Amino acid sequence: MPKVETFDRDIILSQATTAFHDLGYNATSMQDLVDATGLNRSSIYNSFTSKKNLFLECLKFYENKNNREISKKLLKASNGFEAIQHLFEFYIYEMTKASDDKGCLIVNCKSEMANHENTITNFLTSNQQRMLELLEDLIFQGQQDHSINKLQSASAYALYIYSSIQGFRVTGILVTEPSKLKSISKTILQTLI
Amino acid sequence: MPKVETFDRDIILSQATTAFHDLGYNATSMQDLVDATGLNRSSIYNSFTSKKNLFLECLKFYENKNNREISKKLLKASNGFEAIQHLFEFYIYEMTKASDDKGCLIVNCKSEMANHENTITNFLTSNQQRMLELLEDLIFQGQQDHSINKLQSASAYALYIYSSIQGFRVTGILVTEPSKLKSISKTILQTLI
DNA sequence: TTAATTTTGGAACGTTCATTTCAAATAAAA
DNA sequence: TTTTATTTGAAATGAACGTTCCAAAATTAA
Repeated sequence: MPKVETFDRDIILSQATTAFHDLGYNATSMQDLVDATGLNRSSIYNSFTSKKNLFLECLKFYENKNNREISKKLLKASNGFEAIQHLFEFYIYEMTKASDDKGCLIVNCKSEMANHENTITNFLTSNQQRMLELLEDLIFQGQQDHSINKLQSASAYALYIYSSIQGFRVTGILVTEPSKLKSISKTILQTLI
Repeated sequence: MPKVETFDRDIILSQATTAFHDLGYNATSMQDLVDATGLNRSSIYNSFTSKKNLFLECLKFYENKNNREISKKLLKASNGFEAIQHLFEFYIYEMTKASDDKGCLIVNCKSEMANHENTITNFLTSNQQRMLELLEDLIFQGQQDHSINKLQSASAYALYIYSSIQGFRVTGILVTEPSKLKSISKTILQTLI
């Protein structure tokens, strides 16, 4: 019977994700990924088919990891507005924990290669869809519990928050002072109350 | 005496900028730039030193072109708030004039290569500085003429609008419906009145 | 222990990369 | 027309790219 895969797939994905996150897709070479994972070239190709496919799996890995952490944060919210607030606190935490922020892997990927590769564009589109649905749910909930105003529809606010988050993550690449990040977050959220 | 440069530098820069804008820095090859400009390889190196330096000149070219068009738009504003509003109208026009938006060259560049190359990071930092100063001026003016509220300082609002614009440009890569873009813009601006 | 199946290591694949080289063509001032 | 400086064309540079190949090592069920 077969020799079984010896490495921990999640650890490898985590290491590859770090490499892609540091340099972006195009600037990350296969040699960088070999170095980052400690795996042999052929093992990478055996297990992940190609650089492009490995990147796609890293995107999914990154999304899942973020989703899990966000879910934990959201449990602490006592109303819709607080949920959105916790979301921004999560991003601020992510952005300030390293001295030089690399931005969001998914936002960076959209900037670098949306509409170039179909598989990547498909991922980005469905990621956007999932994000918008989550936000709309939270905002709708907030409008029900009166923590968020009803000046605009939940879907309109969801799109606004989604766009704001992307800008927030890009801004954080060169603006690192926590006070400034908190100020931006506060202003974004002001609209909802 | 010397043979003089025969090509129009601005046309060449415009063509190279389009190439870089379409594919991003790393995915654009020197061959792509030769094809886009119609110039010979050695002429490009003679006149622009290196791919990196050509890209830097393209960034400046792109910034200047945008600044000129924005200035024209701003002249039509009768108060501070309208100026910011015209700014967003300019971006919506930019985003919807092509069927598939490539985003903002400068925002994309920040995502792809901030904190990788010093010369690029320096450009991005001073571009951010210039943008923030412009926005702060417009908002301060709006607060003087009572078209913008004083709930927060002009510099805090400038940072918020700056971050919002970046998000707006990233969002426009996959969200193309003008109605949605107008809705986002409207919500962003709502904060100021 | 043997047989079956997979992962490994490391070299090699052909391509493409940014950049350089240099002789030939060019054009304006002398 | 000659001189001088520059651009141009086309080929060549060596390094790096993503990917493939295959024999050797590894592992587990039989």
